[in-house]
Formats: sequence, C-alpha cells, structure tokens
Amino acid sequence: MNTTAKPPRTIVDADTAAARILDAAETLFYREGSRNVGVDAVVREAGVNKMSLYRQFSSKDELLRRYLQRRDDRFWGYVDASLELHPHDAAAALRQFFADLAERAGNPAYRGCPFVNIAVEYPEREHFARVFVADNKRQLLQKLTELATRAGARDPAALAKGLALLIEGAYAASQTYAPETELLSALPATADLLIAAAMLS
Amino acid sequence: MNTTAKPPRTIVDADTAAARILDAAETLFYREGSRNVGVDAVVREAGVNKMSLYRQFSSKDELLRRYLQRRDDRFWGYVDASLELHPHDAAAALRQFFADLAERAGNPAYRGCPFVNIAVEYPEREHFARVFVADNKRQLLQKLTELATRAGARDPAALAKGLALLIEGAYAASQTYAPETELLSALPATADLLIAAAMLS
DNA sequence: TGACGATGTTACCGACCGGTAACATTACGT
DNA sequence: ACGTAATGTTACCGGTCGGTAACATCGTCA
Repeated sequence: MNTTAKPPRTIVDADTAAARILDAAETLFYREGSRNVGVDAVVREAGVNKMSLYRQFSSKDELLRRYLQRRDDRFWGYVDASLELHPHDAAAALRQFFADLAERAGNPAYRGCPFVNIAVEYPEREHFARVFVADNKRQLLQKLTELATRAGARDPAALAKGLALLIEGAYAASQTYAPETELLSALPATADLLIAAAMLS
Repeated sequence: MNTTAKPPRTIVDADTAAARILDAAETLFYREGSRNVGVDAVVREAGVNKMSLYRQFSSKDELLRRYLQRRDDRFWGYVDASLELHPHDAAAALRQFFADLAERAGNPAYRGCPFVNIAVEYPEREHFARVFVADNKRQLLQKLTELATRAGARDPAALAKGLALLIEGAYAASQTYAPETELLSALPATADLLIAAAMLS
C-alpha cells in the first residue's frame, strides 16, 4: 500500500508565491542566519517549489537584499512607534525607545539585531549586505543626534554616540549573556543616566 | 616540462602540527567565522596535511573547543593587562580597560568579539559553543561587579551591568558602524561618565 | 476545443563540506 | 641494517550547497 501518498499539487500565482517566500526567508534568515539557511529550506518553509523562487528572484543574494530591506522597514517602524508617543519631548522619546528596546530584546525568540548578525556573517566590509548595514547604522546615529539636539544636550553628537553604543550593546548582550544575568534590565536606567547627564548645564 | 613541481614533502612532529593547526584555526575562525571556514582551509593555512588534523583533533568541533579556550585565555590576558596598571584604584582600572578596549576595537583588523560572533553563528542556545560564551560573559560581569564594588559604587551591580552593555556595544559597533562614524571614540568618555555617576553619594 | 503561458515536479550539475581508508614515505630505536 | 611507528599523500565517501534544464500539468482565453 502507498503510505506516502503525494500531496495534491497546489498552485499559487507568482505574487503570493513571492510573498510567501519573503515571509519564509525573513523568518529563517533571522532565526538561523542567512548563510546557514539554504534555498531548499526557504522553499520548504514557504510551501512552494524551488523553481518558484528562482522565477521570482534572480538569486539567493537578491532574496537577501529583499530581506534586508524588509528588516530595515520593520526597524524604522519600531523607532517611529516609540518616538510618536512623545512628539514634543525629545528626551522622553529617547527614553521611550530604550524602554521598548529592552522589552523587545528580552523576548526569548529575539535573536539579536539582524544587521549585527549580517555583519558577523559576512567578513568583507565591502559586501553589499555589510554596506546596507552600515547605511542603516549611519541613519540611526543621525536620528539619535537629531533627537539629542532637540532634547537640548550640551554635546548632542557625544550623547548620540553613547546611546548608539548602548543600543548595540543591548543587541549583542541579548545573545551572549544568559537570560539569568538580566543584563537588559539595566538598559533603560543606564540610558536615562546618559541622557540626564548630557543635560546638565 | 614540469612547471608544477610538487613541493618537497616536509614532515613535522605531532606537537608542532597541532600548534600550527591551532594557530591557523585561531586566525581563520576569527577572521572568517568558524562556520564559514572549512577544515581544508585550516590545514592549507597551517601548511600541514588534513590527516594531521584528524590525528590530533577528533573533529572540527573539538578544534572549535580549543579555539574558544584560546580566545578565552587571550581575553583574560587583555583584562589583566589593563587592570594591573592600577592595582590599588579600581575606578582607574575600569577606565583603563575601556581605553584599551577602544584602542583594540579600533584596529582595522579587528573583527569584533569572538564570542559575540560565535553567538551569532550558532542559533541554538544549548550548543556547547554558546554555553562557553555565556560562561565567559558571566565571569566578565562578575569581574566588573567586583571592580565596581572596590571602586565604591553605590549600586555595584547596576554599574557593572551598564558597563557590560557598553562593552558589548563596542564589540558590535566596531563591525556594524562604518569607521568614519568614529563611534568608538565616544567609548572611554561614556564609560567614565557611568563610573563617575555611580560614585555620587 | 485547442493552444498558449504560467506553474509544479523531477532530476541533475559542479562545488564544497566533514571525515576516513589505504597506502607511500620517512625517522628512529635496536 | 632492519623493522616499526609516525607521518604524508591520494582518493574517496555521503551529504549539502546554489542553481538549472526538461518536462508534466494546470488555468485561461479565443
């Protein structure tokens, strides 16, 4: 008897196939690492055929590009969501961002900053994915500097850099330190301290 | 004519072969990532035969174990070198560590914290390499807490956690931010600020 | 109905991966 | 001088990688 009956041939149009593939890539690339995940795993997760991937995306590298863009969009969504809570108080907006970041990074499913992970995965600084990461971080530093200025910091650039270091630290620590150390619990207070110190005349 | 003459068969004893293999692994695993480097690349770099590797190390995983131990020793060497400069001034010792860290992380050949990189490379928290990393970080936090206590901080655990976040941030930022942003230049001053603020009565 | 374009399926390619067996060669103790 | 143990060399294993060709099947529209 045939216990391994073939699943019915399901047919999806190109657009939904591309969407499912991107969803699968976002999940797997983030959770396992883009270099650790093969295209076969992506199509399996997406429930589509391998040829459907290569008819929608020219290569795995292009899929990686689309993944990075999605992560970028998602990241700025997080930032905006935090900042919008305090549209007229830049210092409060900064504090809000760190509180929300500590919340996110404490989630057990959190796997660190996707851009930090990319930087680790690809050794060459000139790799297109690394360049994408550097752009994202540059924009983040610019946003932090702008907020520090609006908050009235004496040295906005210095405050922004200090906060940027803290942010990267939260990303990395979420993966390196065991959860029991509760390192992230110190994140909001430390950020508050830096912000407050930057305001003193 | 034979333009591709075989290199002479050089023969090295087991101990020096093992040492050369470990040196090669340390270089390559750190620079390219342990998962991105194959055993063939290691033996090529070491200038030994592949069988010499598998006669000295039971598997690539054991080579990874030895690599981690080497990196751990090297790391605590860095720490001790900084702290020994101020044996009777814990606050100064902490500041010294951050100054030295900023120096190291600013080197163009720097490829971030080897333990952070391991945490990115291996998704499962239970993987032996991840456990090793968590142990290293736990010991670092303990050392920081001890120093914060000796320095007279009001809340040593809080200061230690803040400094630990900054350290992880420096590691990650060295790879994610473009060198032009000079984010690391803000590291010593930010650490000094946290240390000073923790002393206020 | 029939034809055409889009999709699914299978099989395959060359390259690399970690790891090993079999054998050639060398160094060294007796 | 000879035998033995350690080392070097070659070839290979099964598995996975990114990517593709060939063909079967489907939906759609004339």
